[in-house]
Amino acid sequence: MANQPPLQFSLDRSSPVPLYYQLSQQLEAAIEQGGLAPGSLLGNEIDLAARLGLSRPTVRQAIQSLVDKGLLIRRRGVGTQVLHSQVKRPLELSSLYDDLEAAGQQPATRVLHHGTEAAAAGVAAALGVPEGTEVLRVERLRLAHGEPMAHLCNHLPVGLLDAGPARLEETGLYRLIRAAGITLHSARQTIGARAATAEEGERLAEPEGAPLLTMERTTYDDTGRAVEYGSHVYRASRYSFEFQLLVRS
Amino acid sequence: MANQPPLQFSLDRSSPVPLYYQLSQQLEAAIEQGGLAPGSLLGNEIDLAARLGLSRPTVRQAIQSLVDKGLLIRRRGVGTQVLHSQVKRPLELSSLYDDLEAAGQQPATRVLHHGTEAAAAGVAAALGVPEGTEVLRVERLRLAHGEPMAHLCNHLPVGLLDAGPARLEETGLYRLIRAAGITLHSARQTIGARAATAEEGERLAEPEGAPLLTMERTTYDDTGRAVEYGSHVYRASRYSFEFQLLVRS
DNA sequence: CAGTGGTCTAGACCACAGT
DNA sequence: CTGTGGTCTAGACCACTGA
Repeated sequence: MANQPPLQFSLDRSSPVPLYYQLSQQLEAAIEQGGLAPGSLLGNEIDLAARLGLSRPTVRQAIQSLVDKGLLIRRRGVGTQVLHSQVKRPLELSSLYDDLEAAGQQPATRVLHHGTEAAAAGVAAALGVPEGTEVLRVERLRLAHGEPMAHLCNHLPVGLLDAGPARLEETGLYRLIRAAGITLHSARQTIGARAATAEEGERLAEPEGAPLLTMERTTYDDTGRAVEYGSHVYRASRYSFEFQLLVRS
Repeated sequence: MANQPPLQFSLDRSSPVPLYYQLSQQLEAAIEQGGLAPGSLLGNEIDLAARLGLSRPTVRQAIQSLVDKGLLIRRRGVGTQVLHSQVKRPLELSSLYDDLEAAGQQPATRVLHHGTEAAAAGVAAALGVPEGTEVLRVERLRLAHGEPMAHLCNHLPVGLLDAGPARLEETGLYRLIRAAGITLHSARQTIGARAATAEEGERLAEPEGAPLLTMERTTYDDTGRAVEYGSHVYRASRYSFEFQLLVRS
């Protein structure tokens, strides 16, 4: 576990970007590009702060953010080590559209329904509104390479989105919600599986009884208000959920 | 958004428990028990620090830990607010055994296989060892109320666990791994679905072709070493994955 | 404008790991 | 024992929000 040759960091004090953030970004880049070998020690915080002309708390803040990301691990009496990294994404509030686009799958959307209706009991409970409240229901078929991938049914409070069906065919729902100035905060998800009904099979080009992945999700904004309730069905033969998670310590 | 009546906090400076942690625990308790109403402001950090006889950074550290948990939200120029809370668990590295036990489902385990063997290609890749390395394979059937719930196949490096089949029938694998002094750090998971084969149906008391939930997971310890690769199959009629997640900001 | 959180400093002492 | 990260202090200035 030898130490590394001292790396070069460039800090711009005139930049509006916080110093700790500049440092954490450069550290992260050094780790990902192999400039800092897995298992190697980072060098103690005091020296690092002195070398960079920063105070120790600022350096600690930079390091801590990478510890929270799972890239580094601190041990008292030992030092800060680069983790042998299998790390990728810590599980995001993913958008199927973005996932497919990132995978080069050429996503497309067909809007099957777009209109308001009175919320049924289950939807009302999920959105935290009284039963019978007017809500927007959107049903979409998501395709990749022209093949159906999933059937997406979403309920939203009315007035949240001013986008019509046309916008929904161009991009993902989450992008539209964010574009409406809403800050997403958290979500509650349930993932399960069931056999396809005849109608579902028809829509997704699967035989009746084929296994389907299901996801129900309620998303909340930073005021704690529910902004979306989704009930999605994926072809199990074409899709699975993949994610990384960190152990709470 | 009126302010709250000032709450009482008791800090013990002679305790080995850090002050920021004592404060964050008491804040969290106050939030969960309704002493701090959702949407209410917490009061500014300077005053809070003065009232508690703490420095501002210490108070900030306490507040920040709750922000990271999703319980609070800070807005510059506004203040720190209690989030309208639907929050529960932020998604843990869950153990099926613990989940069932917490739900009062009386979990039981039947060990179907327990022995070492040469790692096949897929297993070797997941564990990051050369193909053909000796690894421990454990196959278990998990039951709840005497009904089969899941079939669990796990591969581990030899020597990691000294527990025999008897211990594996008493508790979950993760508890045994932790009891062996290993600090779990992260995991990579894939959740999918497929139709049951005849053999799987037999084991899980489902008809052939019934939908099954599948999970593959590789777990890493805090040195980045893979400690376990699991390939699990759950009865979709009896089980689903439920979790909360926070949006990366 | 006043008030808030966001960032930063330059120290201090303590707890724990490894020698 | 020495060296590390863990905690804590008492200030400072800035950026943003809302009146």
